[in-house]
Amino acid sequence: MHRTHYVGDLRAEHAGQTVALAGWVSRVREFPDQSFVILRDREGVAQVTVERDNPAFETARRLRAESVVRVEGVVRLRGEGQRTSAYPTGDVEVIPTSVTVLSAAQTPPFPVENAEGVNEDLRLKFRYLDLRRPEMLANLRLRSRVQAAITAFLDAQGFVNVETPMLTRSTPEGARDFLVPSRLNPGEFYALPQSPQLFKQLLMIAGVDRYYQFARCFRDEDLRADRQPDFTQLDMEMSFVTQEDVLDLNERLMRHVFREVLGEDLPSPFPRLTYHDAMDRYGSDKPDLRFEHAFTDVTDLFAGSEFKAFADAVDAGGVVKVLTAGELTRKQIDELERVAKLKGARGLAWLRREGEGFTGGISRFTGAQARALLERTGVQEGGTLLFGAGAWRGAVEALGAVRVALRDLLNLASDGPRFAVAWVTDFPQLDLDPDTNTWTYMHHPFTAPHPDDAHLFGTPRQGEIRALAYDLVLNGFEVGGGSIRIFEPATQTRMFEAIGFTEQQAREKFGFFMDALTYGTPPHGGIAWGFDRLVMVMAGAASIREVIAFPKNNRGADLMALAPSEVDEAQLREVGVAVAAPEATAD
RNA sequence: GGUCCGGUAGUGUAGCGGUUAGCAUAUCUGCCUGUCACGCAGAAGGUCGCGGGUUCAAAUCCCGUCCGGACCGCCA
Repeated sequence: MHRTHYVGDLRAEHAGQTVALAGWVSRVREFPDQSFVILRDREGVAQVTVERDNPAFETARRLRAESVVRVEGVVRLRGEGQRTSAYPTGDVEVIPTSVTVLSAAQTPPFPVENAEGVNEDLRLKFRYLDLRRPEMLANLRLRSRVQAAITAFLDAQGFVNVETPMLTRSTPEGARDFLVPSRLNPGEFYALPQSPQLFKQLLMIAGVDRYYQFARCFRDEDLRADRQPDFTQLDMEMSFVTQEDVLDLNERLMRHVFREVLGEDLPSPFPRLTYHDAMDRYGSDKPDLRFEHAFTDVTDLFAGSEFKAFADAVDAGGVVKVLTAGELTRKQIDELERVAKLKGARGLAWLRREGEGFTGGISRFTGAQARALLERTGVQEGGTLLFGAGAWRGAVEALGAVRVALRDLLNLASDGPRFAVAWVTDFPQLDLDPDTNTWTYMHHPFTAPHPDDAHLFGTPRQGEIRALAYDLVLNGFEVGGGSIRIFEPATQTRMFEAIGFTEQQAREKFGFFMDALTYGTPPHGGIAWGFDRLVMVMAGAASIREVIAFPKNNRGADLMALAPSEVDEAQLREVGVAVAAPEATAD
């Protein structure tokens, strides 16, 4: 046996015991009459003390950081004044009878235990060293515990874990597919699943009743701090349920997970917002509710007002919204304006409260509204009003981006609760693409419309149809999204028609699924959690990469394994693929 | 596809037109009676991402390019 104890588990109670330890050398402190070797494993660190007369003395003093060693010896209580509370094993030390180097390490490319501030590409290239850091290991273990808590809860609730294929036909979540050529069927391709959407619905048709899976999903889109090309969803689906049933079960699951893993109590029930209210008040369908800063509507104040830009916006049926902030520097306002413009706003109008009036920004034009603005916003002396004006969606989205930027600028979230969870409900069924002026689905094409609104399909008012769709929002991240599904073939057909799919196109893409609906389909619905994102928020990490063992960078490259890579010509021939544009050769 | 920020010893950083390219840490050597991020002394370590341009002179200014990060578009 290599070892009897984890290094980090040694305590005063082990004093006098003979132990065998194995781990990595953290550091060696060398003195004329003894050397202190700090040994590390996944549970922590402990000190091995080697006196000059110890046969292992010479071996110990030659140890290098990150080498793997095995130590046999006796645990000894440290003398008075030699104990430390700097680490949990600080009351004891191990006096070795033997020290064996199992694997010598080169000098690591970055300081393994203090990689704070090391370039992330270097950490990713040597990910196995990066993962030796206690913080990274803690993230992996957190993730594992979240997964275990979910599994235990869903298993107890009668959910059946079913795996679905990785090589499949693409199911439309609207993203680009990763394609896999088929050697046995030249010229044909599998797609990696963007989600197991159709499969889980088919499992309901099959009578599984309650399904879940930690599903690997693949989407070939540009990446962000909270997006990877391959990622993990907690995917689940339930039969004979209403939206309330799904929300209730997921609330209980989420509360269970936070209680079990973090000891945090989430509210019961979760706050709820409709899509419209979330957008109207916070300018986002995934508002960060750790802080308030909701918008104030001042549309009525600016109808026919002196300030032309706002008056015109109101005339055109738009809105004027105000975000009330504290005192801001000109530089901060400029930064916020940059954010607003990024989201398509023409600018960011602002006012600073001074006494019973306003200065700066657009104050020359707002004399008539000053009193009402003061009353409605309650802005403090020196505080700032930030305006969003124009067509509703564009105006609130721009101001919503400003709200988030303000959070980051002033650290607004740090005063609030550690976790703010909420449901966003009543999403629109359909969304008008302004570029092509065509309708598309907001969630996905299998989402059931609200029964009260379904009659609007095919009418000019079909944009008003509410979907039985819901998102789970945590600290401004969408950590889950789902819906009650269409289970009637006729409704499915109307939905396809509404988004411009002909019968033929629908059959071609989803024929097997539309057939399945005709063989006895239970009403059903479900949800998928963005599992990596959830763990990221729980870990307090700034990037999803911090909670994924071997992540890709924001170009989709694995810097350690060097994927993606070119492949042999022979491999391409075998799968019947020719590369159209071999790399642009240097001139 | 676009915008912004960054790239200087192994690592982290300073320098922003003339420096022997500085500092910290890691590495190596020596010293040090119990340290705990030990300390002290010394040594070695740099194609200043790459290419081009401006200039008497470029790490520094300009252009291009590569790489990394954040964001917009895109993506639930």
